[in-house]
Amino acid sequence: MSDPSAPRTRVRATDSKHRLFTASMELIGARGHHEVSVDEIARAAGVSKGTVYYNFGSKSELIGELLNYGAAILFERFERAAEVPDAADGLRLMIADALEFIAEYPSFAQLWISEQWQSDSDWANALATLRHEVIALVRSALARMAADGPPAPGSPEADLDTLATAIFGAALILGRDRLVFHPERGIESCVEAVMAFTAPLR
Amino acid sequence: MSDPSAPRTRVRATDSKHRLFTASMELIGARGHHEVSVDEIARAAGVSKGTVYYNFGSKSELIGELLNYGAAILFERFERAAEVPDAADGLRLMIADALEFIAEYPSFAQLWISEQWQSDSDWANALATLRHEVIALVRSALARMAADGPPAPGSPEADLDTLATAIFGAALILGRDRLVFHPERGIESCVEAVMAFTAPLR
DNA sequence: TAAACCGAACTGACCGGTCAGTACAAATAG
DNA sequence: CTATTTGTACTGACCGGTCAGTTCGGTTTA
Repeated sequence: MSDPSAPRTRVRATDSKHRLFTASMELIGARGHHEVSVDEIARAAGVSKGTVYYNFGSKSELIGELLNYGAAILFERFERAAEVPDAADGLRLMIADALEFIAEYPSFAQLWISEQWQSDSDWANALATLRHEVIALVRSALARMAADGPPAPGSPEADLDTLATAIFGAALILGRDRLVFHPERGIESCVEAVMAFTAPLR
Repeated sequence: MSDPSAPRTRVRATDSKHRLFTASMELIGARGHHEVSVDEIARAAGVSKGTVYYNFGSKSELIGELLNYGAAILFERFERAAEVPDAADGLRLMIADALEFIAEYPSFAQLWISEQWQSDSDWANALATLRHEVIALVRSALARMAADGPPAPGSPEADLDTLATAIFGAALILGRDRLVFHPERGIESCVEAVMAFTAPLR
């Protein structure tokens, strides 16, 4: 990390944190956090191990901040979708956003999938909140669609919460699955498949 | 599993293997395989550590066989569903079977979820096959439904493979999610929610 | 009798976390 | 203007613990 020809330009205050984020994303996304050591992350980030513990208190905290970082980005994107007047269009946009996000930050999705339902994960609380907020967003879109849609669906409709969870699960899995097993699959067809869930409401 | 060229010996001594399966299921389902040591599994099964290595070559192999064991049970149940004449009813039964199976073997589901999309997992091949077969089953049910259903769905229908994957993901996640976050949620309402995906085909 | 199992000690590698020390820029004092 | 101090970012050797897997003499069971 010593630059011999060091120009007088700013020594780049601290991008160590960002470099560590990027490196962690890459490694953890591909192999899972258990299979990646702190030494390895540090090496990949071009930083010493001590720097990891200087910037983050622990490996767990590093991953926790990675999670916050990703969640913030995701919700920022969802905000646009929430403003769309038509509920169905809004939901469609939200799903597309989610799929794009997953493609862009695969390790976030992987971490989410593997830790979300592990009851005593280090990040159980953070993930439970994340899950809750995403599902609430989907459910409110569904509620709006139901209000706009058929007057009273005679069929004993699955309750909206369950339906919202199903959509959440389908999008999450489909988003990750296409990256691993069907790279040729377009986001469009995935969005359509997930939207099929809303058919009873239209 | 057991050596085929050893028929003369009674295969069923004290079924340590079965006890180890059960114990592993329990522990790994709750905490993840990385967080559970072999010593712990042996202790929980009331068996010595040596027995683990006598019956299985390694921890990884133990889990691999656990996966086979679970997959065999799952497919055995699916077989009944495949015989139902009406495609929609068959699929509905299949989903219900899956949800029950997940409730009964939560660790199988957890392991599946966390390892399926981890590209270099020890069990990547086994899981990829499992995934493929389940999705193929769902797709064939969907194909039958599409054939029985509306003459020609004018809308640019999401292709059946993608739809089948969405259903697979929704059922897997919903099945696991209800155990962790909504124990009060009945299997029935989950089945209905997943079946909502098939609405465009009916 | 031979396969299955016990139990307990042991090995060796790996890994998270620590810590004394370095580098260096900005602030402060003389 | 020079000398000293302070604070921040970072280094990398090292430590303690954990855990998969091994070994082996003795014991049970079909």
